[in-house]
Amino acid sequence: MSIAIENFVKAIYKNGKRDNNDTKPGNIAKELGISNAAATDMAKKLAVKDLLHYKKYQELKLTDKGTKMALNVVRKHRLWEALLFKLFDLSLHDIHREAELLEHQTSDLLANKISEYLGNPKFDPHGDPIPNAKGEITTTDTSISLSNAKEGKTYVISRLMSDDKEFFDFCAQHGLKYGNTILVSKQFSKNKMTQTLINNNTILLNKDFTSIIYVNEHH
Amino acid sequence: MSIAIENFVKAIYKNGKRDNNDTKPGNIAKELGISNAAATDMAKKLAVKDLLHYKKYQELKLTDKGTKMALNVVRKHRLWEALLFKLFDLSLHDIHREAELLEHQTSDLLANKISEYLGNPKFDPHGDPIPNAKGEITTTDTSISLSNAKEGKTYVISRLMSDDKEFFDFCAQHGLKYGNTILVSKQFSKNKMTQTLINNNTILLNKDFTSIIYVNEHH
DNA sequence: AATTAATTTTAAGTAAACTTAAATATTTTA
DNA sequence: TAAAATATTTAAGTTTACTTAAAATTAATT
Repeated sequence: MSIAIENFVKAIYKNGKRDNNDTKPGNIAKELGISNAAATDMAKKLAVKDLLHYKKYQELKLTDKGTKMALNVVRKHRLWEALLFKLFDLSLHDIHREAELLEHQTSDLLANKISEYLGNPKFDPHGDPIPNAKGEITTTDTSISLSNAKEGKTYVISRLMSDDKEFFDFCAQHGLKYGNTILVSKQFSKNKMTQTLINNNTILLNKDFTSIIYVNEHH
Repeated sequence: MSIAIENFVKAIYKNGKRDNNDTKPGNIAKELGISNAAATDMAKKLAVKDLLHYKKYQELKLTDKGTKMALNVVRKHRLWEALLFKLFDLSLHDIHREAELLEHQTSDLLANKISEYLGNPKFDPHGDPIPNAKGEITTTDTSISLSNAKEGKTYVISRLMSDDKEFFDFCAQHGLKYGNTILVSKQFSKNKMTQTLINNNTILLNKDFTSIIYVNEHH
């Protein structure tokens, strides 16, 4: 299967996992940087290949086969991130960018070798779970999105769920790093803004960011 | 530049380095598993991009720009081979196959990180030189092709210059491994057959094989 | 609920990287 | 060196993964 197909299936999988859960062609198109028309075209094509269910104007839903493919790509992506993170001094953003390419050129054999070398890790440096060779995911992730965090509570950042350079630059700048502790000082439920305290600095995060930053309660 | 272009330029580079030195479209096409027509097409296209010189019915000659690109791809290929060889328990053939894909999805930054991690090696597990970031190659390779070896002399295998699975399987089976010692017991100059002694086993190699097995004199 | 706005789909078209078949040129060899 | 064999080129066509523009449908808003 082609890189375009792998990326398409992966985008649906990831979008389906998010808050909004919008897997209509337009959303996938935006994610992949292609036109809506191209996304519709591809959706029809993949329906024929039994990778997804397609009904006009409806959400795209992966079949079992499509989900399996998405999980396989995600597995390779996260294994590469874990390996590159371990071996080289590169930023999480750089590592993500490399993994984004390598994931499509990696045999199952090599993926297994990488996993074995790393001691079969269950989470990548972003805190995201790494599916195993069968596509199974460890779901003991108790984290919640920062947009659902409670005022006055302290949390530990467990995932920075994004591929966007700007986002990672922003994170690096403000101490929003995997494992760091933050205090949610104020939560504006209406427009989903969140005011947090990190290293004694108060920062305001809008919904775009709070919905992709995941945290665990700090005990 | 696309994968197809990178592979095309690499094939010319490699063919130009070999005995025959035949870089006409047909030969490149054979190497890449595409039709002659496709190779001619591509050659014309790359001439426009100033990657090679094209004249009808003549050999294809890389420009400086083309050579640079080829060396960059070769560098990435060999760095991947060296890294995978070091980290994982995989056959040279498997490693070659993975590197063949990864080489096109590797940023210069990552290539440099791999090189640094490995201690900036000058040769890969095949014994082939690894160009540095500037495209310079260490040419202190004193090895000769087995077809030019002398009767009665002992040699150390320094390169197995191939991408072919069958060849590597044959090598593995007969102890033709990087670093192993062999005795050339008889050399048939006419048809270029070579009779060698490896681990007390006599084997006969034809020209196809002796021209791609490189050796250094054993002292 | 009706109109406007936004999205999705259809239709038509493009570029890259191929293919096969036929025409043309070059090599080989008898 | 002329004929036969081989290789290269041209021409026409295919597939994949897009594009833009217009038509159809759904969603939002007042």
